[in-house]
Amino acid sequence: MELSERKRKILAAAVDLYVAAGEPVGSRAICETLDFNVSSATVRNELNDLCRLGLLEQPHTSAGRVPSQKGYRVYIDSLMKKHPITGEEKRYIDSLLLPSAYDPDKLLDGVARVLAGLTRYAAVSTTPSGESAVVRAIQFVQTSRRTAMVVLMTSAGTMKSRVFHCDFDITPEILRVFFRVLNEKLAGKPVRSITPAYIQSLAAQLGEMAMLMSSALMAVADVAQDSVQSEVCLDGEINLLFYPEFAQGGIRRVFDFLSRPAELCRLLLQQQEEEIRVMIGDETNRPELADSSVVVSRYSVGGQDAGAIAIIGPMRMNYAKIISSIEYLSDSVGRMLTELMDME
Amino acid sequence: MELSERKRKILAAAVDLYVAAGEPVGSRAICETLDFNVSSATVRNELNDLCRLGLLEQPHTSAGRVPSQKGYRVYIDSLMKKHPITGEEKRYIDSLLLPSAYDPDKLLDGVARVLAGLTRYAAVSTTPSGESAVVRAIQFVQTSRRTAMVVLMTSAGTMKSRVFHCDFDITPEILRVFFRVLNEKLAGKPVRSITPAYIQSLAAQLGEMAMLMSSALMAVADVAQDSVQSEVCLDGEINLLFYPEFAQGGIRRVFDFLSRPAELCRLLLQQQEEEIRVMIGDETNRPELADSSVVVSRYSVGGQDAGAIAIIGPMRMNYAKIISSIEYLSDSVGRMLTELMDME
DNA sequence: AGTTAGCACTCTCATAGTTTGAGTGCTAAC
DNA sequence: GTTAGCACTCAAACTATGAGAGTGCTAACT
Repeated sequence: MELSERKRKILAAAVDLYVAAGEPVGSRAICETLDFNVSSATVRNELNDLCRLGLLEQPHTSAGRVPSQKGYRVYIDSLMKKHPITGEEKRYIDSLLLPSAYDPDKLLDGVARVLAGLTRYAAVSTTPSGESAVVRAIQFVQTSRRTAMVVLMTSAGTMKSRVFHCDFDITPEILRVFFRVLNEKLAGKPVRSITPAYIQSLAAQLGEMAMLMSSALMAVADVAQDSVQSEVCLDGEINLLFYPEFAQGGIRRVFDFLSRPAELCRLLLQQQEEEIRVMIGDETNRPELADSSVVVSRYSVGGQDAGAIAIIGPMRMNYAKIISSIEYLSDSVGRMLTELMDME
Repeated sequence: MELSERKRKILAAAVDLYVAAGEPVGSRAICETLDFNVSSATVRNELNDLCRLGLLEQPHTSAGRVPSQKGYRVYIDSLMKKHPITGEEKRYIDSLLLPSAYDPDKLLDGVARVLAGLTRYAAVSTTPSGESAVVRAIQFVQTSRRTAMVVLMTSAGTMKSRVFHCDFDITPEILRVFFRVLNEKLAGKPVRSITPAYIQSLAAQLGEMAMLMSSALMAVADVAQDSVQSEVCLDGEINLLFYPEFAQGGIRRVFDFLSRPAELCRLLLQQQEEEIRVMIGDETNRPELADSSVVVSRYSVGGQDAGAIAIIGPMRMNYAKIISSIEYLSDSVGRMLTELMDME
């Protein structure tokens, strides 16, 4: 599909105008923004061709043109001008993120909030995955006479804790035993291998001691499960209300989708290759998002792919701006997490 | 304001019908639901009186009646029939809550989610307040070569942690010193008195050692601040979209209000006396909620008032059902937290 | 061959008039 | 005090009607 330079410019102008105003664009309006002089009739002829190519659509015979899904695709792949964010914006973003940079879960939650505020769309982020992480250490802390907290640290920098209850008084001595036994058995093991089933087999090995430790063991299994699973943070759903394309009807299906964390997670984690990916309408492969677009960016911690952040909005989005925002944010979060992990 | 028994029954029927259908109710419809026989004309006469008393309103001359704010007030205070929840519902609620009952923050988050799902309105909860709590213990856990985690436990059962970074290698020995010094200085102190200023003065006392501990001290100040402040959990805002009274216009103001956690917190915590409180329209004293109602219930931990959970929805709510749901949930959460605290 | 001016045509949106039906208030009879 | 009956009111649903934006097509022009 070879487009003449003129067609390319006209398509770009059509998309830009439509994204800015939200209304079908006519030949006159395009004429005025072009950097060469042709009459509206000429533009009309070109628009006609672009329609036949499936890059633009007409809501009805006598209306202006609207970019089709395919049109947006071409626009994003080869017509869009970059829209780099300024140093000031960068500093602003960092200042919002920094206060929660001490905890991966809180940070990613903050990222979703910042991204939503920045773009005025719905933002999603996943906490760093512990899929390929191994156990770095397991610590025990007494929290009251009969309760203690187990803290599991992983090589991916995640840190999860859980409180458990024993039906006997806990002593430092007992916690030392817990610490020794569990670190001996589990340190270096892939976190995802610490399943309830595995814990059960471990209990069998421990014989008599398993009785004493049963609640601690269960807490470890829980906390391991927490560490493996990426959590999904969502923010800014409300923003979607303000876009006319979602007004009233369509929004319900989108919210429906957003309320299912598992599917949301799948959407974000499905692609591992590229750093940034734009999925337009159908390309998301979710019927609920047929009228929406998703911009996903992966982030990595310590050089290793760890999670994703994304924007979900109407198909009519300012892609250029969003891409640069999300690009910077995923860089930032990766940087901060790598630092937090303190890898050496 | 003495209402005849008949007027009371008619008002109750009008509110019930309006809540159920959402449309102004006519004299005929009321006639059919009454448990005594009168003609619609008689009912019309009574409705006229109720209108003059300000308990009902007419959207326009030839329309049915709609309860006024005052009408709802009378209904809730003396006409409403209780709507107790079944044992099955109770079991269902508990089963949803139990998985997150190991952590106060997670539990209250779960409460908001469950309440929103149950009622189909927006639900808010605050985490247990640490306002009057004292420091029970401060623990340190090494998380990597140069990072450690501080865990602050309070008498209110809250437990907050934060990771901090040192620019020297951390040894068990050092952590033991941190533990000894800080517990000595802070154990039994009101958490709210551990301000950054206080930490500064503490550092002064510690002399040379303060250098070594500076990042640990800052982390303690942070974590104390976290422990004092109630967090606000919000869920189910989306539900509000489905009520015609909010469709399109009014919803923005409500969402606006909901997006300000500080004000939300104030709304929930302002009343300490009664266990359950219903605020209708203006009674909330927030212009954004002029068309909404709020049902708040306090919960207590270990016999002491600790926080609140609430429902926010349109004025036309099924108050009876909501009140019993929220009543049971605040009981449950109090019970679970008291158990979690392991007070003896 | 590509470009342009001109014009008839199409379709939406906004406005105003019309109809319908639910529901009232009033009156007169019971 | 209650009820049947009836005229009256008002919103919501429908139906013209016209204006305006924008197109497609044709014929003339470079």
